[in-house]
Amino acid sequence: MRWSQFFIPTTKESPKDATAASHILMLRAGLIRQLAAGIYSYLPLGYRTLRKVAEIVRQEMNRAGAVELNMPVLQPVDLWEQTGRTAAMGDVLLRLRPIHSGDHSDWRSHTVLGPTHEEVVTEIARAYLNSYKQLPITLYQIQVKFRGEARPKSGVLRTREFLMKDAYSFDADTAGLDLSYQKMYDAYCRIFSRCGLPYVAVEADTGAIGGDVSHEFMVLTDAGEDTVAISESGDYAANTERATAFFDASHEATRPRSHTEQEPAEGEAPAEPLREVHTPGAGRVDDVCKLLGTAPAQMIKTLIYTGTYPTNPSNATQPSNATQPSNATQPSNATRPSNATRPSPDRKGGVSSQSAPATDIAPTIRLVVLVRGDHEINEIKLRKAAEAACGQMGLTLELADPRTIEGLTGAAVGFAGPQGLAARFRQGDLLLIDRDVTRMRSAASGANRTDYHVTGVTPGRDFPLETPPGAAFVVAVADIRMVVDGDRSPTGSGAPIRLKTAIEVGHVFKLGTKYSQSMDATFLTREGKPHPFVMGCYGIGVNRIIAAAIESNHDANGIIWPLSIAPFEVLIVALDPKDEHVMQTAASLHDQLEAAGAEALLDDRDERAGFKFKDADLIGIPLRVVVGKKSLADGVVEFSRRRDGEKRLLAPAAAVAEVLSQRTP
RNA sequence: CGGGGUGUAGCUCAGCCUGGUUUAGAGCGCCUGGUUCGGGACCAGGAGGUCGCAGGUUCAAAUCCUGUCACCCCGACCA
Repeated sequence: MRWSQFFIPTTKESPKDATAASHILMLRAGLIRQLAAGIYSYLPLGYRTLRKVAEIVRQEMNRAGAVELNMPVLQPVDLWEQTGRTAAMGDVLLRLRPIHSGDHSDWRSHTVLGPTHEEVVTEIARAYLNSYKQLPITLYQIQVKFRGEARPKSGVLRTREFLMKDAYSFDADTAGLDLSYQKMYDAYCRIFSRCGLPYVAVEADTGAIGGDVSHEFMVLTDAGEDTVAISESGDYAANTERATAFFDASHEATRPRSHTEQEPAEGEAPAEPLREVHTPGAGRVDDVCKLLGTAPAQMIKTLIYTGTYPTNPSNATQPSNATQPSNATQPSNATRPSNATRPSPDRKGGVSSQSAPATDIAPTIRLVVLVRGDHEINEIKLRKAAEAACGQMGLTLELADPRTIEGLTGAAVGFAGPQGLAARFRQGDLLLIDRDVTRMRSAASGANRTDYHVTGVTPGRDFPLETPPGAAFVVAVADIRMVVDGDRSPTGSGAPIRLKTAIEVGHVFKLGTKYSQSMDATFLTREGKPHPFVMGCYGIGVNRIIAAAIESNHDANGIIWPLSIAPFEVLIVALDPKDEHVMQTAASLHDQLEAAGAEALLDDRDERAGFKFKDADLIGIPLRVVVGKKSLADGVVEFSRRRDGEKRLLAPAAAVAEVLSQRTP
């Protein structure tokens, strides 16, 4: 390919608000062009790389035995109702608008742009996979996806339209799923290695997609939006959404000595007595520490949440300002009784009204949450712990408003403490205690009196660690905090955990029967009994691979493509294109390399040398041959690699041989 | 969704606060001619803008006001 006949709109400048290296370089190198927020065109150079990445993915998926198909972008919303994910996806699900608003007879009213394809693929499985003999099978596609991202950012890292490889495995049982999962996991490792990505696989939360086991494939770079916890010895790696720190459960030093929060076991406690201290205006941990002369690790942070159960999972009655479109109103198939397999045709939430018996009693509860002053609450863990504690799924948590807090604690926001609070609990309220808090003695906390704190707070004595017999509220101890840098690996190795930001390029899930059950997708077992498919799903963000590859392969001058995904493998720069000898030699090199199967780009533009070198560095083609008048007079050309820039003078024929040997190591 | 910011030439931006000497500017890029020619050259000339859109105030609006749309940033949210 000749540069002069191709289309590579490079620029010297980039928008000020592009901060991620990959974003800046993709714009400057002419790989992409933004059309709207989170919507990009792939220009010829960028598209070549996109196709190369997709091809690597395809090869490895095929190698792993997966079978490619293509599913529609346009999907009937009815399918999403069957799995309850219209509500779960919320605004992320893009819907078509009817021509006349409110016209339900218009097909557009019932059609969405697919953000993922679990429902569609399960529908296919339901139709055609009837027997255990057809299992296992993994289907995949490489296809555009649409999501109503509230805030696209960082160029191609977070967009409303993107290319994704999504695969779905169908097995007869969980043992089969384990195998299918492992195959995909291994394929992912090969894919990311081949793409030149320094990746790490971490344990992950399953989020709205559901399922139990999940791993994310992460590329460590500051441009990422995720934070992962990785132990220094490498024996533990997890997304901080899920990461947990070492906790020595054998320590029984501070088990509760009293079940009744009102009566501390006197005489038995060597801990200091409670003492109130005037701390005017100090509502934040740091301020209080200064006043009390203590450290955040010696404080108990008391946060009040309100929890709401799903009263109606259809979108009809959602409060307009209910900021949680996520899993809030997802009907929990797990807890639904025997009608689970019946698809719900109704759009008014009739099914779900049967699923939450406690709903009528307490649609809203209050949660008092305790963590150490130097720890932060992990709301994902918190929600799971809360759901476990009250036996209700689909809980929505929000930090309580000041009125609720004052009503519960009798003090202004910032002065809440656990001691004595239990007496103020209502039916259904929760006291959730981070397990690290149970190890504290004589801690400081709010006094439940404005402008006062207390010292000497001791778990078990001053507040209960278990639900007192006959109490209307529930007390639970759990791991509900974010890990912090320096925590120890939960494996017990003692290795310190470090937190790093990362780009998620792939995600694998064990779904189990979540979708097959709710969609009634079954096969017949050897015994002739219907059984729901045991499913897994596996995603790769193709565009993100490109961004991640650039993040981890660039320098001050531009991109340094890994050979495997470079838009071209070799760039021949004709320095004096008007010089016939130079141009002939360069063209001949280019033709020979192409004939040998190499992807060659010939810079035949009539530009100054410096200009062309800058462009060459910017677009980052890994191999380079420079043909110039001077060196050609000596019968040589210059071979170099973008990565190290080391020049070697070679005869043209030798340069061809060198390039060809470099591309097949 | 909450908070903040920005819309002026293909790109990056100045001008706006304090309305009128601004015929709306600069740099980059583009076109023409010339000089250059191994790390984003120089000189001369030139093309290119409904100042996001719609109202309003005013003798007069890129500039002030209102509305609206778009984009960006922080947060919330997020397979």
